[in-house]
Amino acid sequence: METRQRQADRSRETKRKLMEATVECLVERGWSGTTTTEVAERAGVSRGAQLHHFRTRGELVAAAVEHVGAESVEVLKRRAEIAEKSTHAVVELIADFHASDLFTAALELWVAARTDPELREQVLELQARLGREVYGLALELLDVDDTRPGVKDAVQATLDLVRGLALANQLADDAKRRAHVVRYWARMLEEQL
Amino acid sequence: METRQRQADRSRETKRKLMEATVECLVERGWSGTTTTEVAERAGVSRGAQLHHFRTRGELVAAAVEHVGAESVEVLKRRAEIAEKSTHAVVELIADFHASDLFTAALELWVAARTDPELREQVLELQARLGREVYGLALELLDVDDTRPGVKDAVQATLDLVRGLALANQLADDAKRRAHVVRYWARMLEEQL
DNA sequence: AAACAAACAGTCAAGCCTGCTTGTAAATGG
DNA sequence: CCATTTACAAGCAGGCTTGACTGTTTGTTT
Repeated sequence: METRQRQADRSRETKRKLMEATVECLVERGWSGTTTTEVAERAGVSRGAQLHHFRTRGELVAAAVEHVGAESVEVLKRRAEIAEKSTHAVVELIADFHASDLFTAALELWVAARTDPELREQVLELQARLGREVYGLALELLDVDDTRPGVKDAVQATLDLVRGLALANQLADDAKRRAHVVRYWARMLEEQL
Repeated sequence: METRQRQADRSRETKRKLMEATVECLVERGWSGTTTTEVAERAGVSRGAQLHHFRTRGELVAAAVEHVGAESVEVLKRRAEIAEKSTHAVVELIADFHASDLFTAALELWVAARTDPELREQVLELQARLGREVYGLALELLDVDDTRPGVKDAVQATLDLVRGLALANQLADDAKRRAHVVRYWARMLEEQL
């Protein structure tokens, strides 16, 4: 019984290492720098082992996409639990989340998916799922009801805004300006809700 | 005199074709799909001619970056001239501009530049220049003065928002939702300014 | 313990991308 | 009118990436 588990665990662990290496690679080297060889090396796994678990590059990336999604939601929820519940704190939380490495990896996938049919399907699905989840979480954190007129627009605009801020933060460190805009937006939002 | 011009013209035309093919390729195939071979073929130019004008891939892309920048500003200004001057119309104009192919090409460069040191320098410079230009144009179009408190934040937030909207529009057609958010924000902005 | 399956290591061939080199025609300048 | 320069064509070499293939170890089942 135990031995049976041991192999399954080892297998899962290798897969996890490969997926995390993929994400790490996406962040550090970008989409085109994320080669199977590079990922295998980073994961400390042989090409053979990699190919055993993920037959093609596409499969590996698909798994990594899922991994990013699952991790994203989990991280955000965890942070939300310990966060202050003021409008400003919540907007800041969501904005900071979008400035993390996880968003960077997601952005790489997002952009790559635009011109990669196979990836596109997966990322579209992930986007929809993740989008809903984040939207719901935002509603919950802001403690508002989106059946009230205007609330839906306000929350959606907020999410679009933080995505735009995150984009501007990719090339240069934009934390200061971001904090400023977030403060402005939070005041704005508070009046609305 | 005429003959002297002929060669220079031909040269410039070939360069232009190569740069436009690069942008077109960025939009259709993305950064990693934008290979020198592909660009040369699209431009209807031999590899030799391409290499004659742009010794390296980096040089070609650098030129394309400039091309994107110049074209972006020009296009936006041209559209602005014939546009209505209401807050909603202006926000819509800027949002639509960010949903164009030009933005898609810029986004490809932007994301690629994050992990490409050489490209990074160029795109950072372009970003700063283009950012200022668009900001100035937004001020002008909205007919506001950014020395007045709050105006700067409002305009910056607007630009961040449209960038976020543009991002969401990359994978799936988001025009309907975008229009909705734009309308919402335009109302909001009008009160602010 | 023996047969079978899964995990893993290492190497190989095919394909693609980039930049270089050789070759040709046209244009410019003296 | 000729020498030189410029614009362009075409093919080639080296390097990298991907997926496949072969062999070995570890685990599972009976």
